[in-house]
Amino acid sequence: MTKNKERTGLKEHDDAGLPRSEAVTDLSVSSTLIRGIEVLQCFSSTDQALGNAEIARRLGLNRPTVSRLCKTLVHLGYLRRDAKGAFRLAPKLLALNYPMLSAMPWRYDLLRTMGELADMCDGNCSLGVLSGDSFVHVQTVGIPPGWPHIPDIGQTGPLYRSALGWALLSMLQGEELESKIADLRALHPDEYEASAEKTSAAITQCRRDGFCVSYGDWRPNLVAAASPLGRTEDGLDVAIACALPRYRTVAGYFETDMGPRLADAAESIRMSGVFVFPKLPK
Amino acid sequence: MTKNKERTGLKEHDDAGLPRSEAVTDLSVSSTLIRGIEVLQCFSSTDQALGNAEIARRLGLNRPTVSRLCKTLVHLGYLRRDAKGAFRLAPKLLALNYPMLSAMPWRYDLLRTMGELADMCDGNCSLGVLSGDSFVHVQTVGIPPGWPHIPDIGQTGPLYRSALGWALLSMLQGEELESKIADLRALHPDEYEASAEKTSAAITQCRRDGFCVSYGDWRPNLVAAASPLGRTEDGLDVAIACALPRYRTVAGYFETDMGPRLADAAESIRMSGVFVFPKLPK
DNA sequence: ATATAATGTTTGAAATAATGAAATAACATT
DNA sequence: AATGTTATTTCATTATTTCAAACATTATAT
Repeated sequence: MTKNKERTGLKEHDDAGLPRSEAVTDLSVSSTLIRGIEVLQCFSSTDQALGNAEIARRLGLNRPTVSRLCKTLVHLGYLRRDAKGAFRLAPKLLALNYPMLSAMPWRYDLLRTMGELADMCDGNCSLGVLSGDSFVHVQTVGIPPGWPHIPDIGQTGPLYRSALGWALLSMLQGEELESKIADLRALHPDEYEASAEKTSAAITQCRRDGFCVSYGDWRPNLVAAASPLGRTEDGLDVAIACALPRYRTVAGYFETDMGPRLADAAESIRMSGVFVFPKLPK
Repeated sequence: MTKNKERTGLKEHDDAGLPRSEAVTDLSVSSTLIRGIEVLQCFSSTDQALGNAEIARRLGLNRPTVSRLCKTLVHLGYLRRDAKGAFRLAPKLLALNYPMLSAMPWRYDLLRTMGELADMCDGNCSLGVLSGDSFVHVQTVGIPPGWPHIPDIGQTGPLYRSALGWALLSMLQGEELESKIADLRALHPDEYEASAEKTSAAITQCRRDGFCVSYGDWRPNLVAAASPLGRTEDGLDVAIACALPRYRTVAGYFETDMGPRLADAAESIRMSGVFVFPKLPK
C-alpha cells in the first residue's frame, strides 16, 4: 500500500534498515477512516457535485472502494445524491459542527461590535480561529451585494499571507511561535519564504500598534486589517479582521484610521475577559 | 462482530437460513469509517470534551480502538486535545462545511428579509433544511440577549413536532410524503404517534394558509410559526420560521398576525425563483 | 505519602474487514 | 445499434482492525 502512505502523508518508521524493501504501514492510525474523510474533503465551492469515478481519480483509489465509502457516507447522512446521481455534501454535516459553534458564545456577544466595525469601513468584519497551518472563519458580518468573495463560517485562509493570519501568529509566544513557523515552512517552503518578511513585519506591527494590514496578500482585490483578541479558556486563538475591496480603499485609510479603530475595539473586547491575552515579549 | 452490527444498525441479509449461526457482515459499507465518524458524533453542546474511555464506553468499543480512531482524527485535524488532555472538536471541522454553505447563496439574499421578520415579532428568524428525519438550521437572525437556547447553523430538530418540520413536510408530495412519514414512524414509533394528529393538522394549515404554528412542541418555552419556501435547484427542501419565548406571546398573535405576515414574506421569497414550489394536491 | 483506581498507550496474534481485478449493469452520446 | 462513460457487484487475496493483556501514566482516596 505504498500509494496510500504517500497520499496521506502518514508518519512512518524509517524503512532503511528493514530486511525486505517492504514499507511498514503505521498501525496507529486508521487508513480507512482517513480515506473516508478524504472523500468529504474532495468537495469544494467549485466542486459541489462529484461522481464516484472523479473521487477515485483524485484520491488514487479504485472505483469499487470509493463506491463503498460513499455508500457508507450516504448511509450516515453526510452525503446525498442529487437528481443526476452525483454525490453532494448533505446538510447533516452541519450538525456535526453545532457543538463547536455553541461552544463559542462570544461569537454572538461580538455581533454588535462587528456590525459597527463593518459599517464604519463599509466592508465586512470576521472572526478567525487558528487551526493548523490556516485560520478558519467562525463568524462574518456585513456581506454587501457584489462582494468579490463569500466569507462565511468555515472558510479557511493562509496564516502567512493574510492580516487575520498575521494577527493570530502575533499572539504566539517564543517556543510556540517558533514551532508554528517551522510547520509553515515545512508545509509551504516556497510560499512561506516569499512572505517571510511581510509576516515578521506584520507581527511586529501587531505587537506595537495592536493591528496589521494586508494589501491583497490573500485575496488580491481585498485590503484588510486585523487585530489579535486572545486565547479562549478552552484553548482557541482568536483574531478579528475588517476587509473591503481594494478599489474602494483610500490610500492610508487602514493604517491611520481603520487600523487604530479596530485595535481599540479589540482592546475593549479583551476587557470582557473572555480572551486571555498573552504577555508579549518586549 | 455482532455488537458492531447492532450498534450501527446496518442492514444485513437475513441470517435465518445460514449454515452456521454466524452473521453475514455487510461488505457494502465500511464499518471502520462508521465508527470513526461516530466518534465525532459523540460530542455535543453538553459534552464538549471527552476522554478516550468515555468515548469507548458510549460506542461499545474498547479503549485501544478508540485511541487509534482519535489519533487518526487528530492527525486529520478534526479533533484536538485541550489543556487537560481531553479531546475536543477542532475548528477545521468547520472547513468541511464551507463548500455546502457557499452553495446556498440564498442564505445571504434572505438576510434582510429575515432581519425584518425577526424585528417584527421581536424574536428570531431561521431557515431550516430537510435532512433525514430532522431539519437542520442553515441560517439564524436575531438572537436577543437572554434567549432560552442558541439557535445556530447546524442545530437540528424533529420534523414531526416543530413548526419548521411541519412546514417542510407540507412540501412533500404523495409518494414522497408517505415514505417520509413511514421513516419517521419507523424511527420514533411512540413519539411520532403522539404527534401524528398535530402533524397532519399543521400540514393542512400550511397548504391552506401558507404557514403553521407550534406552541412549545419542540422547545417547551418557544412559540413558532413556519412557512415552506420550496426546493432548491440542487434538491434541498427549505422552510422559514420565526420564534419567540412563550411568556412574551400574546394569545392569537401568531395565528392572526405573525403567521400571515410570514406566509406573505415566504410568498414573495418564492417569487425570486430560487425555490421551486411543488404543485400541491388540492 | 502511599495505595487505589482510573485512564491512556503499546504490543502481538487472531479474526475480520477492506481491497482491487474482472465481470456486469446502467447510461448517455454519438 | 455501437461506443464510451460510469456505477455496482462479486469474490479470492491481502492487509487492516480488533481485542486482550501488560505497561505507563495520570488522578483520587486513604
